[in-house]
Amino acid sequence: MKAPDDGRSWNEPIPLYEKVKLFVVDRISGGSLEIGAKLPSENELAAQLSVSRLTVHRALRELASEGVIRRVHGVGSFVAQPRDYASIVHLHNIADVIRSRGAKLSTEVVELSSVSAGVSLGRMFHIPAHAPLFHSLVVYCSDGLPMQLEARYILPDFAPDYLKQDFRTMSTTSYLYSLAAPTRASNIIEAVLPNKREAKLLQILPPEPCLTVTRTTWVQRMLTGFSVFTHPGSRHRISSEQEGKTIK
Amino acid sequence: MKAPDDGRSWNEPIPLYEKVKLFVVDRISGGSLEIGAKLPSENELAAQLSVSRLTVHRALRELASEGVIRRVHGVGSFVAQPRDYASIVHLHNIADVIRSRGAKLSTEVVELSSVSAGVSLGRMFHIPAHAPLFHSLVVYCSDGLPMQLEARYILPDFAPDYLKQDFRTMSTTSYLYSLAAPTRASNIIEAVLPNKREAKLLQILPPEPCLTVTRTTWVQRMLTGFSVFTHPGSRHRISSEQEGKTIK
DNA sequence: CAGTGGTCTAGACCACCTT
DNA sequence: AGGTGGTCTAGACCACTGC
Repeated sequence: MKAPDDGRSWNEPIPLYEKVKLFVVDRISGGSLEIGAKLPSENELAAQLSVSRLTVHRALRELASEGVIRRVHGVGSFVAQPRDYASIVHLHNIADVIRSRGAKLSTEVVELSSVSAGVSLGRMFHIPAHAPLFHSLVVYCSDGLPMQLEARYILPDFAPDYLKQDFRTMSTTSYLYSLAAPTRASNIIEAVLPNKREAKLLQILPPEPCLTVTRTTWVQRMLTGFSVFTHPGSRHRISSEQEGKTIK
Repeated sequence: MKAPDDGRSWNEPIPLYEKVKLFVVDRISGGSLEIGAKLPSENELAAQLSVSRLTVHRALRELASEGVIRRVHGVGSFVAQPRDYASIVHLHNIADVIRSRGAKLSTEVVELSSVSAGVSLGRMFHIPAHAPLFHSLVVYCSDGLPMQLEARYILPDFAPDYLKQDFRTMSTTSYLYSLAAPTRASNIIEAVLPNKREAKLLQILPPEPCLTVTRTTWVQRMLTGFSVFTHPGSRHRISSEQEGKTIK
């Protein structure tokens, strides 16, 4: 099959079912498949892309579990309504979320520097406490309103040129993904009260709670990044969808 | 293959890959597979259960994405460390989470009654505003400390005997699942400040933020339940794990 | 009924280790 | 080298829908 180029910069082969997913997602974001439109059947897609039906099935099953499409047994697959809220699987890529809603994205890089790891981060990254870590602090605004305060700690070995980037033009997320997509990620979601500095950067009044996502990412066995995303509770929610017989 | 009985009370056939998952999960929770222990290989499991390798593969792939096991290419599959926090896929079943940590579960049924749907809930459930809905308000405590305030609105047609149950002995979740497992669920996670009543029921001081999960469940096309789970921010977190090449 | 998605098999090739 | 998981195919049967 002819696969759309997904822009990934490394050289790993992309599995066929991933290409099928990209094929469908491209047609949705490209507009040739409207919201609610019926997708070609599994058999049609398989024939069209010269791929086995099981491969198409896996691709569509995963898209359904991600909430991109909706499948009805005996009927067909349909393009789902886009999410009102950040999906759990995209919760770290706020820039895309803001843009996809048609809002104006603005970015303020508050800090971008090298810091000492310290004891706890050092232990986490398996480096000495005095070893350097790259640190960034960025605020993302939607139509001028702060939506996310993003604090990142990045392993210098993984992104040696991190401090030289201009994160106003390319988000930290996009840059890090252009180096290598994580192979594992862990997220912890909490409700917290912001401290004064956070409240100021997010332009909220102190009694307002915040939703934080603490995200740790690995590439293979290497812990590459540790990030904390802080969102104003009044402006940001996280959604997750489950479908299928497997719901627990 | 011989499948463990999963206690479901309805008559739907359980897919083979689900039985394989149950087979593995049973052996983990039963103790015959310790944390970190190596699972039989896909081929061994397939032979042992008289099932094709692909079926085993799908079962193990889903268990890995749920964080139950950890797979290493070229090496094998291993029982994962249990979660410190409620997993996103289990976030509505707090009773199981509390018990699985070895804490003492206590339950207080604050309300259990029939109420008028009202305009917004009526529209959501596709019933008239004056039609009845069953409502419950339950507090779940871990070692005496409130961990979740659970407000539920249930479609009477789906659970006609809901008001007759004793939810101190069987959790609302378990009871509803015994009627039918949902085929679709939607969750929205937010950080909010509790009102006075919520703060009192959860035994927290008002400036403490709460994590709420608003969950809507469907069985086939029928919206069967709308629930709001409120957790003290200081006592409860939600985690999610992602693994594989698909991480976005 | 025809078409759809849901599941399952047997067999195959490959890339990746040494929890 | 051998075993592991990751992927893919061709073909099959089934249950569900009439969007």
